Amino acid sequence: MLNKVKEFRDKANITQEQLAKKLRVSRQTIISIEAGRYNPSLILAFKISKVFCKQIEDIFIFSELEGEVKDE
Amino acid sequence: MLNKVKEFRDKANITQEQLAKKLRVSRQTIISIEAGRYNPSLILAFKISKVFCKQIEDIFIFSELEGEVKDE
DNA sequence: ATGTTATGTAAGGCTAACTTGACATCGGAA
DNA sequence: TTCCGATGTCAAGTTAGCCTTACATAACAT
Repeated sequence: MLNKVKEFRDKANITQEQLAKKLRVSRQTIISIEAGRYNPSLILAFKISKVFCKQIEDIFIFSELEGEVKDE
Repeated sequence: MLNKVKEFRDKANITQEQLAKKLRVSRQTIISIEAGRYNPSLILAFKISKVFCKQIEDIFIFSELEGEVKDE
């Protein structure tokens, strides 16, 4: 799952540490998410989208590759 | 985090097992999410929203209680 | 009465999503 | 040059989101 966290963080002109504080998570978590090492929990995704005043779908890009929905 | 999975599943008139199959998860996972025992991963939340043709925000209700964003 | 379908609970195991702490690098300011 | 702020890596630990298996119950049809 791709995400635009770093992009929006840069636009907001805040550091990883400042963002971590806002979200009440560790800086490591921000680094790992920005680097795409793992995906945030749904709750954290909500908080991130709130910080940047966006929809979750605007920040996190669900690729069709990572699990198609069975049509049946 | 509250969710409307059961509500939308009932509207779609499908069983837990059918939904599980579509999402490629176990029935237990559906039960636990509907019962609110835990939140889905972000990826699963995306898949669920896709099945019901909704936005994540339409199905999962982020309560202010579960972690406010620090304004500073 | 018996079987089937849908839902639910319980227990145990695995991995992903977090944490903390220690240390490395690189660019810009004093 | 030295220092400091911002970013990043590595390692080791905890917890939450999944899994499978097995069993319970209630509704409903045969």
